[in-house]
Amino acid sequence: MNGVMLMNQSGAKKATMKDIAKAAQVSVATVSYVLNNVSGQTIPEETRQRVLDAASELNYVPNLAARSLIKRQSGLAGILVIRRHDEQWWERAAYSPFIDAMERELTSLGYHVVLSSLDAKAPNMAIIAERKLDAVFVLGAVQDTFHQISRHFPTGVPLVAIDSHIEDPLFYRVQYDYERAALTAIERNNQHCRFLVADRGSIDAAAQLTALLSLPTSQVLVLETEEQLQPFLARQTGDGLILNEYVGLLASRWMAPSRYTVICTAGTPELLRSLPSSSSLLFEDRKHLAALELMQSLRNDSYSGPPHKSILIRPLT
Amino acid sequence: MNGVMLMNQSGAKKATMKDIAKAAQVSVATVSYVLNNVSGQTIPEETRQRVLDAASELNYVPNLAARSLIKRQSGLAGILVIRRHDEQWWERAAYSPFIDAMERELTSLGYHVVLSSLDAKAPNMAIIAERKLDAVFVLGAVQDTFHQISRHFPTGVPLVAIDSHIEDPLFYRVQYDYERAALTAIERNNQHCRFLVADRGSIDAAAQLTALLSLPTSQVLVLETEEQLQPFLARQTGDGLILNEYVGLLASRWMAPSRYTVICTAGTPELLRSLPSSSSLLFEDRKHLAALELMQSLRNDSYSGPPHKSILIRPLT
DNA sequence: GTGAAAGCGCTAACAG
DNA sequence: CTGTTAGCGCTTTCAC
Repeated sequence: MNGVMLMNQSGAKKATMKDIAKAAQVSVATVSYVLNNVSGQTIPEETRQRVLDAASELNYVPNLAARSLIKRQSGLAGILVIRRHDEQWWERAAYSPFIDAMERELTSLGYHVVLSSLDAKAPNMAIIAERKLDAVFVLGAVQDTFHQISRHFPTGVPLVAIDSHIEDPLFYRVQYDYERAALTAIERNNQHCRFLVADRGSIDAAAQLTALLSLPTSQVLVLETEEQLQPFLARQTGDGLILNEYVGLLASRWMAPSRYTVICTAGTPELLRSLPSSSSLLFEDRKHLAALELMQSLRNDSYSGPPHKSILIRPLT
Repeated sequence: MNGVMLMNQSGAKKATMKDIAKAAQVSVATVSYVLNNVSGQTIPEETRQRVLDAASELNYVPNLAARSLIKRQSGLAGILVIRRHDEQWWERAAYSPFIDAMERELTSLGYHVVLSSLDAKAPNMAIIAERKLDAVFVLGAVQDTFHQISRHFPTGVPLVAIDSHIEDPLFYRVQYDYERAALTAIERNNQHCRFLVADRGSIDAAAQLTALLSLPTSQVLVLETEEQLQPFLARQTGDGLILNEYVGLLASRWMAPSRYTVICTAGTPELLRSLPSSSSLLFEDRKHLAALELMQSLRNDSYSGPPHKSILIRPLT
């Protein structure tokens, strides 16, 4: 009793189906049938119990790598975050709530979630193929990085791009409806919009809104560093719009919150409660759900494609 | 030419080593040798090139599931986040920067990262065994949830608990040094501490500091809902300490920021720049690095265990 | 130098 | 109803 293998506190080392089969006096096939509740196979309750008992006795846990080798599904969903070298804290913070929500949703759907940061300069999408991801969500991709994808990723993998700057109709996208948001904000407050601040994550929005509101480019700031904020705000005379609540918060240092409306793109609108006189505009909280929908219709109608290639999240009114 | 398999835009369907072997006129063994640069095997440059060419021609990507089946390593690291049903936004937000940093670190080390939210009520740690995780980082575990772990998780898996409320010396931990932080804050501002607000993620800290500062429990608030904040702060007369910068921000609505010091436990101290007169205390930004260190020494000295079971992150002075 | 062959742990026909 | 068998794609002895 000392030559035996060292056991851990849970008792056994690492049981496989073979071990269970042995213990329950059946074949591995039977074990598989029982453990997976295979329909079409009719197992007598007696045997079933024997197998089940053996399994829990041995503390059996299936090896998902082996499983996914044979089924052609890994059970893994990927969240790939494209990150630039000089990512700022408010940009990082803006992704987190979505990642969080997405992970939660996927986990509750039974997927295991792989999270991976990809260098915007050289996004290595190999993980999709290596891990045989069943579904992929890409955050913050830009046209450029997407060329890589379209060249290399295996087709048939449902891929949804979120908050991504791409035109390519090949990709399915989920994004905020910035135009509607801006119009809603302006109309609601009955004020003009004389300037616009956006983080780089919403650079497309900045372009759209600049056009929509016919703003001179000097009144538009795509924030790269925190220092740019004060001088820009200082020379504004009118009211304006700020995208990203973290940026909105920073701005409060240099300008009265009553002078701008924050369009909440960072998933943390609660933040603004600390600015009493501020006004903010929220979007429907369903970016993750929309992405999921898109993914699921992509799985089902992979031949025809889902009804619409792009989902716009609407602002709350 | 129409009976052939449908190909995707990248050319091929899904090449395996066998395909490469065929194309390069060698055996799969040779392919494996070449592709993995196996030392000890001497392959003539000519063959090597042939294999390499075939591989890139066929757009080969290894199947990591198959690989991990045979090697006993998955190449996966897990970040498991214990979440309570009534998690609040400031609690959620406090985890994100760490998850982010950890993921980045692990990714750059070559791991693929699995992120999983676990219900605090019934944390299902099966994923560790199912996916054969090479390393595991658990966030926000409580003693209770940890009993589950110690009973079921396979030994030999380096597991590090971060921001977790556990006594069990069995587990390796990384945490902030709250006592030192409080003392530093108080000494630095040369002020007394008459009250304390903490989020539930720092409930241990609250206990420690209550004792350390001999605060009456009526002067200590472990924040559960946002509404508790105003009444609590309203009845404070002295200065105090607030843990979690998001909470600190919320507090500014009800109390002058100059009256409290925020101990930044949420990884986003920049937030407080929007509160001009506030004072804050940061920790060394190495929680993730410490966790990594611990994990690595756990891998190496799995027999003896690492030098210390618990790492305390010190405040910056 | 290279390849045949034996699996890793699991599933899915197909026999019995 | 249950067991045998043939792999999934890859690594790795061990012969040739």
